[in-house]
Amino acid sequence: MKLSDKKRVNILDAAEQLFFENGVEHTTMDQIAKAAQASKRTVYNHFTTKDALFEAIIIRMVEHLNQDDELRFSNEIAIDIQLTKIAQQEVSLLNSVHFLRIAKIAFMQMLQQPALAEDIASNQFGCMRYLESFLRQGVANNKLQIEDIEFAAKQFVYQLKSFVFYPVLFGFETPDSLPITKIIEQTVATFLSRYQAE
Amino acid sequence: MKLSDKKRVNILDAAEQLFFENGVEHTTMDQIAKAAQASKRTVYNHFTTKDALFEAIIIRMVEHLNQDDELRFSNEIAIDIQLTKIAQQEVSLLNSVHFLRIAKIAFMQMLQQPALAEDIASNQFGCMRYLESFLRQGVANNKLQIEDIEFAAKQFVYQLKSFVFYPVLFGFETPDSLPITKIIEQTVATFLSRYQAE
DNA sequence: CAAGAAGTAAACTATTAAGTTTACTTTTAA
DNA sequence: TTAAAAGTAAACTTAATAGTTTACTTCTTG
Repeated sequence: MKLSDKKRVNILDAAEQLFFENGVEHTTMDQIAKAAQASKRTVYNHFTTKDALFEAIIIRMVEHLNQDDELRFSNEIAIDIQLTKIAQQEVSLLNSVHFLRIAKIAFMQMLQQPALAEDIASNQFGCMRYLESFLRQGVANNKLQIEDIEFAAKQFVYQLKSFVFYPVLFGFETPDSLPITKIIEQTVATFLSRYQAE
Repeated sequence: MKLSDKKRVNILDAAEQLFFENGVEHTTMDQIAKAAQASKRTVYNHFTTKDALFEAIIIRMVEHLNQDDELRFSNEIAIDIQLTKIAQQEVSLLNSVHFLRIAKIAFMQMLQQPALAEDIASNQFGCMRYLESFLRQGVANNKLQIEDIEFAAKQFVYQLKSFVFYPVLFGFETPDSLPITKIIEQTVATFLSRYQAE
């Protein structure tokens, strides 16, 4: 790997860490240069402005988000098992260091500049990419009884987010402190008591 | 009302508006003075630092939050009616301009300085003040069947927040664009299908 | 109504941080 | 192996903005 590429990675790593810890506004380009073991001029050779650096970080983070495989509905496996599996994957995404970092950095900027919001919100992450079609198949196969599939999908994901994501994002909880198993169990149970076909 | 008091109010109003629109960091004391029709010196006579002004705004906002009356469990009224009433009050709090403003301003700071978080999080707002004891009475009166009351209360409130609060806070939705009635209906229905006593 | 409390505009200071320049050294690739 | 691409440290410019000072005016209250 060329020195130039190494420096680039160092700069991105250092900036990601510092932006996450202190916020974009409270991180100086001098700090980034120092933490990256690069000169300030090198930082500016790679990224013409602080904004460009911020953008590059968000892009890299989104790329690095390991999107778990889409789970396909199966008529052979009990619906609660399948929903539990989806919930587990979702929670592991929501609680990953990577996702929390993107979220914190992005939300900070978003709250100040709503223009950024749409950009980030339009991306579909995690199980929301496929949950609606999963549920549709559950209904088609008489395992579920749902009138408004879009709404039901939101209920499911929002319930997980409310318990495992926002409290950590805002610093009220740490990922370790959460009763993950119980949260998943109860989310699935609540969802099914409402939507399981008789 | 004395001129001095008027100026104080003007300054708080102007700062609240500007902090909300642009964030605390992107609001200058000169802007605040101008918007408040006061001299900068007057601003500093009332509030010794920008931080002190910020704090005063948060305190005033919290005071102004009209906390609806605590709803007491009644064995005479159907449980779904009672939960709907609670949900309605909660949604009107979560969607009030006042609450959204506090939330946006406070969360912005919170995401940057987790120390602030505890302070704000420790306050119990809305129906969370009494929902657990409400549910406990529902259980005692055989209207509800709940094992973990604390958890169930969170499920109820989180579901409302997920639909009516976070999307507005982050700018994905406006309060008017939400199908409030449906959200309340469905939240209550889901909660009861899980927890209503047979 | 007079003293002092509080208001005003505007210039000033000090600090912070983004981005540039300079003079020089190290990597890299034809 | 050598030219150019990229690195370096450190001093510099520029702009923004928190907070102060000054010289003066207007409220307010005993």
